[in-house]
Amino acid sequence: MQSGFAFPDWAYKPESSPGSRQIQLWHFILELLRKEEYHDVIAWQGDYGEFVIKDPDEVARLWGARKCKPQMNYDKLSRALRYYYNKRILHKTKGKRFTYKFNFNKLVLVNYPFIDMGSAGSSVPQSAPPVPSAVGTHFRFPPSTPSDVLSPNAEELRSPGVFTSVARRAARGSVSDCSDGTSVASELEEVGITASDERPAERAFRSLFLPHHPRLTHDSLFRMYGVPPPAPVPFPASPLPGGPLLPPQLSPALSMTSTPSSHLPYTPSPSLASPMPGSRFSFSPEDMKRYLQAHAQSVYNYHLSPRAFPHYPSIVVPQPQRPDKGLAGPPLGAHFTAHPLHHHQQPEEPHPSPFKFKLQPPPLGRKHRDGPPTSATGHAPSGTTSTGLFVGECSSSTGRGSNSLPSGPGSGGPPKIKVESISDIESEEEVEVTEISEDDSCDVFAPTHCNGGPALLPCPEGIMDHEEDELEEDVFKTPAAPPSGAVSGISFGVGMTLLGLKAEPREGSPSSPGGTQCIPLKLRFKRRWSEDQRMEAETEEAEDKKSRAEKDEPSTREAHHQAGQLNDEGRSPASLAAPLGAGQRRVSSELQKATAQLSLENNMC
DNA sequence: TACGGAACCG
DNA sequence: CGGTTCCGTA
Repeated sequence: MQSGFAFPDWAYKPESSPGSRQIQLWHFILELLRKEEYHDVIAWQGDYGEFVIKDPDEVARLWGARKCKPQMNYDKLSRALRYYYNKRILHKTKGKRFTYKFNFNKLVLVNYPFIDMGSAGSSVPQSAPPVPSAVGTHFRFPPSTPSDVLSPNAEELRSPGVFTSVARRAARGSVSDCSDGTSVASELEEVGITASDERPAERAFRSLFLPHHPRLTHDSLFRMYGVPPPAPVPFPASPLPGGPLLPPQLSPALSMTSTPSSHLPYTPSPSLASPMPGSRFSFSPEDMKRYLQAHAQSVYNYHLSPRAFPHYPSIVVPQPQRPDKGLAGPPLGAHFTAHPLHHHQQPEEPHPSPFKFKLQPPPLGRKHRDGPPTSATGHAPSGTTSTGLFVGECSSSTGRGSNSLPSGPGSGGPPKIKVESISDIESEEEVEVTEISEDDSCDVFAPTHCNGGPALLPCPEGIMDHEEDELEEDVFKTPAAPPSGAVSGISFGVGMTLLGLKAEPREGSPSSPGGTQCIPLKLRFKRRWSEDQRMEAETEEAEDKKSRAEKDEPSTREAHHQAGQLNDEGRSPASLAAPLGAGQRRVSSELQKATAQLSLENNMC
C-alpha cells in the first residue's frame, strides 16, 4: 500500500473547490470583480477588498445564470451575501449602498487563487483592488476521497503553483453558462483536450491547479480531480532531483511551517517595499505564496473549512524560490519548491488548460413552495449579458409564487437557542492584529503526525476546528492595508507590525543544530508565530466559543484530547488554555520542527 | 435598503 | 453546507 499518506478525508472536501462543481457565490463575485467587463456592474472600490455592486440586478442575473436560477434577484443574492457575514467572508460596508467588503485576509483566495482580482493589471484604475491576487500556487486539488489521494504522486501534485495571472483571463467566461458548462461536455473537453477556447475560466482554473508534475499521471490527476487530467503539463519535469517525492507528509507540514517566514527575509517583497498602502500586492510568486499561506490558514481558521484548504497538504507552500541559489536542493519540503515554474505568463496568457468545472444541473424548481409562476419578475432578460450564454437551459420551473407554508414555529419545537456571537461586532474595534495565524501551520499542521506518514492518523479535526473557528476577524476591517501587510506580513509582517511584535524575537534558543544561519531566523519567526498564535487562539477561542459554544463543544473537546496527545503544539486544549506554559512547549516543538525542516532545507541555506 | 429567521433544496 | 426562497422587521 502506498503509504497513503493521504490526507484524511475531512481534509478535502472538494465540493467547493474551485474546480468543483458548485461555484460559490463569493467565488463568483470575485470572478466578476476581476473582469473588467463587469466593471460596470460590480467593481472594486475603496478599501481593500471593498466592492460595490453597481448594478444589483445584473449581478443577480449573472449569478442566477451561473447557478441556473433564473429567478435570482438581488434580494436573494443579497441574502446569500448576508450569510457570509457570519462566516466572515464578507462584511457590509455600512453607509454605502451595495457595498461589501471581502475579508481577504482570511479567506478567499485560497480557493480561488486564480483570481487575481485586482491585478488586473494595472489596468484597473483606481478601482483596482488591492487584493492579492492569484495565489494560485500550490493549491492542490483536493481529492475527493482519501483513497483518491493515495498515490504518492499525488503528492507531488501539488506542485508548484503557478501563479499566473492567467486567471484573469481565464475567468472570463465563467459567468455564462448554465448550460454549457455543464458537466459533460466540459469534462470531456477539459480533459485534456484542449479546449482551447471555450470556457476559459475553467481552463484557467485548471491550469492553475494542475500540477505540473509530469509525473503525475493522468490517473493521478484524474483521481484528484475526478477528471481526466490534462495531458501535457507545461512544466518541466521534475526538477527536483530527489524526485519529487519526499515524504509527503512531512514536507507539507514542515514546509508550511517554517517556510514562510524563513524566506521572507530574503525576499524583499515588493509589497513591502512599496509602501503602497492598500494598494496592490505584488504578484510575485513569493508574495503570492506567502499570501496564500496566510490565507490558507485563514481559511481554515476561518471556517472556510478545510475543504477550502486542505490542511497543509494543499498548501504546501513552496518556498519562494530562492533567488539566489538556484540550486535549490530539493529540500523536502519543497517538493515543489517552486520550481521554476513558469509563472511567466503574466500577461494574460491563456493557458491551455482546461479545467473542469461542472455546472450544475438544471434547476428544478422547488417543489413545495412554488406556485404559479409569477412569471417573470421582470428581470431583464437578455440583453446584457456580455457573455451571452448563460442560462440557456435552465429549466426554470420554479416559479415561486406563493404557496405559503405556515412555517410557523408551530409545534413543538424544541427551543432553539441561538447564540449569536456577539463579538462579531468586534470588528469594529477589533484589532487588526492577528492575522498571522498562519502559523497555524504549525499547529494545524501538526500533522506531521497527522498525516503522518504512514499512518494516517486522522487528524483530529477538532483541533482544527476549534482552532479554526474563527480567529479571524482580524484584519478585516482593516483599512486598506492589508494587502501589503498581508503579504509581507504574512508571516510576520502584519503580525509584527500590528502586534508590535516587531521583529525581534528573542532568540532564546541559541543554537540551532544546523547551525545554519538560516535557522535562527526561522526559529525566531516561529516563535513569534507561536506566540501570536497563541494569542489569537485564545482570543478567538473565547470569541468563538460564545457563539458556538453550544454546538461544538462536545466534539471539539474530544478532538482536543487526541490532539493533545499527538502534538503538543497543536494546541491541545491545554495548550490553548494555558497561556504561556504551553506556549513554551509549543515552541520547542516548533523548534524541532523547524529544525527538521531546516535540515531538510538547509541545502539551500 | 438592509437584516436575519425559517424552511427548503441539492 | 451553501445557498434559495420568502418574509417580517427596521
